[in-house]
Amino acid sequence: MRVSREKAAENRERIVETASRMFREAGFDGVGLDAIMHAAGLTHGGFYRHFKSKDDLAAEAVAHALERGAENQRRYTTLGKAVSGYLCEQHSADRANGCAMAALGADMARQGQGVRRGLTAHVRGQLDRFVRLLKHGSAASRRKRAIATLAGMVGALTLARAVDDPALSKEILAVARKAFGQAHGNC
Amino acid sequence: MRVSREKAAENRERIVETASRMFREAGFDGVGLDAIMHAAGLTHGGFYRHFKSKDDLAAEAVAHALERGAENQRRYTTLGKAVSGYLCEQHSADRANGCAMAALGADMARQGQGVRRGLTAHVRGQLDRFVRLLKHGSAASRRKRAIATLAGMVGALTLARAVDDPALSKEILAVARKAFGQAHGNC
DNA sequence: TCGGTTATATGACGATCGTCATCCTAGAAA
DNA sequence: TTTCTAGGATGACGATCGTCATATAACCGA
Repeated sequence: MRVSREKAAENRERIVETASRMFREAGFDGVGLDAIMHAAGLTHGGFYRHFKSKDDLAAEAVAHALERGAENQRRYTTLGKAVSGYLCEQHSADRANGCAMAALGADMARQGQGVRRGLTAHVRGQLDRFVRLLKHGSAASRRKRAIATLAGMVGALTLARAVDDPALSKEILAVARKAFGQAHGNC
Repeated sequence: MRVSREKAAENRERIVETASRMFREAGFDGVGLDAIMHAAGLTHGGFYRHFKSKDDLAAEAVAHALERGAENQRRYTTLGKAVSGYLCEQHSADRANGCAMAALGADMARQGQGVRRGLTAHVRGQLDRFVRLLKHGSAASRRKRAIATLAGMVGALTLARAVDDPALSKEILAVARKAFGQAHGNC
């Protein structure tokens, strides 16, 4: 049955948002289109009226997740707060609503052009933002520290989530919070 | 047709090694058992004489890959060399034969107990090794730097692989090489 | 109001997935 | 040598995958 134009746009948006969460939770290959559509309150049939393919949806879902992550980051006024907010245990526990780089990291490199382009733009944006938040040093020095900080954040969150022992996971988060939020922010 | 006991053990080992490469290349869900068995020169039927399930093979394959990575790391006599060897472009380009943490990072957190236990033990071993390679500072300080270094390495390699632009990828590797191989090693 | 358009539902397709039953065969044990 | 056993090949199972054809129904423009 057909729905109104705005309802259709709303449905499409809900599909993207649902897919964005489910991809982060289960990986690109870990969830099927019917599960996504069903979770969005629809059946699988109407999918191809909205998207060209699963890859197409993946690209939109990743872009959506990354944009949400960027919005979240913009709330922080210092690099230290940004790092602390990123490397908290709540973020580590909630993979589905957190950073897509940490949730899908290695999977991204295997995805199509659409997904990877979106990620690349987001990385550039995050680096630029970190450079702006850094106070001291030359532009080149600040960019280097921005790259090291971003790499440390993604790596620490990935390791903290992958590790089986909660104590080690917490230790990684706490140490990285200090190392990348303070040391790099000041020196 | 049946084969000798040693031939069977050799076949089993080849399955693990092949799976270890293919999992790193395509992800746990990106490759099927028949493709693995075929790549190992066998048919898919004999699989369950060797392994209880795909998860079981995944745990062995990850353990094998991590052990290979640890062997590789042991060749380096300083932390700086270890970091440089890890964050080189050759390693970044050869996902199938490289570090399993960077190749399967986010996927690990979604896997069963067998996979995650092996990873946790490997992380512990790598941290201990880094602590040993660090010369200055207290034991607590060295452990903190070891954690930050490992996180930076994994994050940088993950980002360098995921990013679509070769120039940005190279920049991430080069900057992280210096940041985590020199600054942390000395201060 | 009426006809064209379009979002969704239903259902099916070929392919592939993990798993298993069965048979064959040859090594290992007697 | 004979018997037992186990590794591998063959083939099939139910489920699920991405994709698409078709039908339905209601919004939208005329």
